[in-house]
Amino acid sequence: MPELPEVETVCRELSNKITGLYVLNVNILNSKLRYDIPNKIESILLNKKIKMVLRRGKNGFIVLDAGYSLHFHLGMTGKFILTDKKHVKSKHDHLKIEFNKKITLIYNDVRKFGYINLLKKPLDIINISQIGTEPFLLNFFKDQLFIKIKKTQRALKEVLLDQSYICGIGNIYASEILFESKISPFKKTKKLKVSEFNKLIESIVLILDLAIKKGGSSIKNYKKTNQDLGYFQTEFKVYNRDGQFCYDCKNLIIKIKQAGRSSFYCKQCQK
DNA sequence: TACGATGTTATTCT
DNA sequence: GAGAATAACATCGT
Repeated sequence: MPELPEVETVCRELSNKITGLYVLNVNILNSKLRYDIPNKIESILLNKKIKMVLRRGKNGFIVLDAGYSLHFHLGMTGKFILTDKKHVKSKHDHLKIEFNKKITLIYNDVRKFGYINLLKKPLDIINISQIGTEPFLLNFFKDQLFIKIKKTQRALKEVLLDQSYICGIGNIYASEILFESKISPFKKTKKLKVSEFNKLIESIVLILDLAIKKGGSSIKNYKKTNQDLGYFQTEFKVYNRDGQFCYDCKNLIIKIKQAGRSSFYCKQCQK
């Protein structure tokens, strides 16, 4: 479920509900994720206060006292569940943190591609793995990004998925953004005109912003009911719509493979 | 029943 | 070094 808008939604909700709380109990239920959950968090987090929750790209950070942060990535299927009732353990639970005010936080991850790690210094947040520009700061870093994408031979769709250029865009929103900007997923970034590049940046901000507004509700819903509703899917214009009519030109949406991943686009609208 | 596909990304290859 | 393929895992649809 998680691209930037979903991670943002999760972080906002966590921020609203656990900021200011104290950790009373930590239980690693299944440490096996992309990286093992470090055992020491069971003792280190005890009695620490949650100061804030931040997002960078698709990464989240639960910031605690004494410079510690829990860095999490949701992978493909990672979910947080917040409850004020007794939690009934379910199949793919990995971590349980109990706070004061009877609040319990569970991390659940079916495919185990996500991870939870402990950072010891605040600055570690900034230094995570050569991460690229935040989409909502693109207007400030446009010029350097333009120079950077001129240096690669790769197709735009692949570059959008590469977190070291721009962070936070995943496979669904990449297709949506390309449709919005009317650029073909095959277009080499090297050949992008300034006008196309500007339109692309505009579309990135527009789509992600809209998704945060729309996506939030479905995820909240999910958390309360604990049923997997997935994305707010009704808004997609091309993703998963192969064989259906383009909303703009009525031609058929096509599905193709790029770098092992599906791309959806309209051949007529996107050049 | 079996196989391919699924929102991600680190690692291994050419 | 760049770019492409692969692997990690569980579930669902064809």
